[in-house]
Amino acid sequence: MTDDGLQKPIRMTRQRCVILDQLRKMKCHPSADEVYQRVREELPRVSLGTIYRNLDVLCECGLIQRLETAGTQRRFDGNAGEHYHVRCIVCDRIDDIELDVPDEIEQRAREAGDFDIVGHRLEFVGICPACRKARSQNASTN
Amino acid sequence: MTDDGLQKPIRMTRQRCVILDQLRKMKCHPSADEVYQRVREELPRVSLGTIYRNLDVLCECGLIQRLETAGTQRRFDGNAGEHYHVRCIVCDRIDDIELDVPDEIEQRAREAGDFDIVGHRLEFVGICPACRKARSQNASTN
DNA sequence: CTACTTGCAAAAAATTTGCTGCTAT
DNA sequence: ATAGCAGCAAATTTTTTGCAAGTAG
Repeated sequence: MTDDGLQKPIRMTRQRCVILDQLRKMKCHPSADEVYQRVREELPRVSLGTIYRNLDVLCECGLIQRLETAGTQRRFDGNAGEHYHVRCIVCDRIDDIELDVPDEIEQRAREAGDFDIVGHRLEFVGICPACRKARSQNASTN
Repeated sequence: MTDDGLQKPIRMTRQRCVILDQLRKMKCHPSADEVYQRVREELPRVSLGTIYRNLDVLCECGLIQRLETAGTQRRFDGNAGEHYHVRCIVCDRIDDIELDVPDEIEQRAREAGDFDIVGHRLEFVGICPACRKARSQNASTN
């Protein structure tokens, strides 16, 4: 039998604590390397390998989330709760967004395909306030 | 002014044709390397660099799409039209799914945040028929 | 013609891994 | 005590790039 849902306890090492802490503190959605830079300030001797390994572990036990990103780098999210994201198409900044989507949508997906649907991921794309401003200034100078 | 929406014409080279063709033929959502393998059957001398460059070009002019994937590899979609995806959490296969989502959802995102929302991306996660079967066989032997 | 594209090979970027000594439980 | 973890460094994997020669329009 597979052990879906049962997460085996993980050892809370200093490194894991700091990684988790930093990730939760960062409101952005950092790459492994950005996490590394932060953690290094507290633990100068951590290795990038440790960061990667632990980000994986933390994802697996559900304490953090891996983001789906189009770029070549993975990004992580310290907020493990269910929520959605908005991505700025100009600067690639990603914000959280609070929104309720009826579960009915998964029901419809069930009917539309032949998968056993267990969840969904929704991301909005748009232009963030900063880029909007830059853009309108740009337009007026044209 | 930015030239959003205006796509400059691209040269239709043999390579681009074949890449586009193969991508459209493949119903799965292949990585650059998988595209490379396919294209190689027709054009044994193409280079992987060419594949990457052209997948980028084709994305930019809107003929194909880049998928958002959590893995370490990018994936591409020969279907440039608006549609959604279902991803199998077991084997990572990605299928298209036909589903209408009311535009109202973007309106709600507009209200919930401060971005200018221009679109959204919705992905379902679930278990594909093949993996479901494998899994139930597995369960019965336990 | 000539600006854009290709193949090739080398570089860069991102992630993973083997190993030996350390540490949380 | 000991299974699991860290640090380090080297290897892999994935993507990008410089350049000289080829080609579509």
